[in-house]
Amino acid sequence: MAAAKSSKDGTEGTASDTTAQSMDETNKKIVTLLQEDGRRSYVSIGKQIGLSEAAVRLRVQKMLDDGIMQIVAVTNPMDMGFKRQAMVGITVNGDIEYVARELKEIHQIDYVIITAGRFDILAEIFAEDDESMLELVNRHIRKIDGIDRTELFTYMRLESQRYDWGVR
Amino acid sequence: MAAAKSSKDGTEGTASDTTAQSMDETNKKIVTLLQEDGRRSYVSIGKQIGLSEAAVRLRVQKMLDDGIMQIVAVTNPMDMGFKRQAMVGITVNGDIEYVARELKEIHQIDYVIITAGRFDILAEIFAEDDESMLELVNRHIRKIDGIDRTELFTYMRLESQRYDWGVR
DNA sequence: ACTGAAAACCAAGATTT
DNA sequence: AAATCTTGGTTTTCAGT
Repeated sequence: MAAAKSSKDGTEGTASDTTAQSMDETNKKIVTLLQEDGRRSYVSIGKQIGLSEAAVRLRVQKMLDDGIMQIVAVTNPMDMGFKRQAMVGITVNGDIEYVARELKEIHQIDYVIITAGRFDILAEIFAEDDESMLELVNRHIRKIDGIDRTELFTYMRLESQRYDWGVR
Repeated sequence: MAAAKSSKDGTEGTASDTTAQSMDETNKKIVTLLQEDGRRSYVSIGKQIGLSEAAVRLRVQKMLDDGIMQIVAVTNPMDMGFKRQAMVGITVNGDIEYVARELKEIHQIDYVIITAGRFDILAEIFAEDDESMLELVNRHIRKIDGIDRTELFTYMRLESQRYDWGVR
């Protein structure tokens, strides 16, 4: 999941945080265009939305600095040699935030969310093969203090992944 | 989830697909650098890995064309005005692939995976507010033919989202 | 808005496999 | 022979004033 996050390495505010003020209509348009092509030139963006190159550049720079937007390369983990992926549903009997922080430190976890519902936490994990996935779950994740139960949802097929929500 | 996918709009192969041949060590290095900064210049990448600017540019272009990599802007949905996000666990009594295809068409769903485990499908959804999320789940998702049950995991906090797996 | 500097682009030609 | 890389020259974009 997680097509969607901004801050480089975690610790997002709660759902009730104030939404970023700087997200006016112009910035949304810019983001939209960069969602299609992250390397699109400032000139061409400016032309499209009727703004000077410099104005676009400053806005983009500010959004990057503020951590509101990132421009990154994304690939299919499969293509990068990670043959297994899964979602782990976790129930906690101790401190949820502590567990979440610990999970965040594990390299093979790219996505951690605290949820309401049957699970306290959902985490997306990936591994080279079954063996390494088992080790990850059994030796690392389940060793974290305060974890009650884990439930694994192995990915069989990633059917769709979209970065352009709000666009289409 | 889903920090990770390549093809622009879905339909990925199964987990057993052959992994992309063109992903040699050089390309991996390039991807790694672009995962940190998607607008990094070809010159600087080339310098880093000992290749000419043109060579890097051609490789990047090829990876983009082949759909192995995308360079995109990513933002926190919260900043874009979507105050609610959730994972939906879905069990199907009919054709799983059909349901997955239908889900893929819904704009407010950015991520659909077919899984093994208690749920047949996991989908990440987002909405402006509670009302629109309720409508999405109740009027759209649950109306799809073949869906048995749905279970909602509302996001309380996105703890971490990483795009640089394989790096650190 | 202007300008020098940097980056991207393109077309051959060279090199590798 | 096909694919990949380099080089040199040109155009476009960038970044700072």
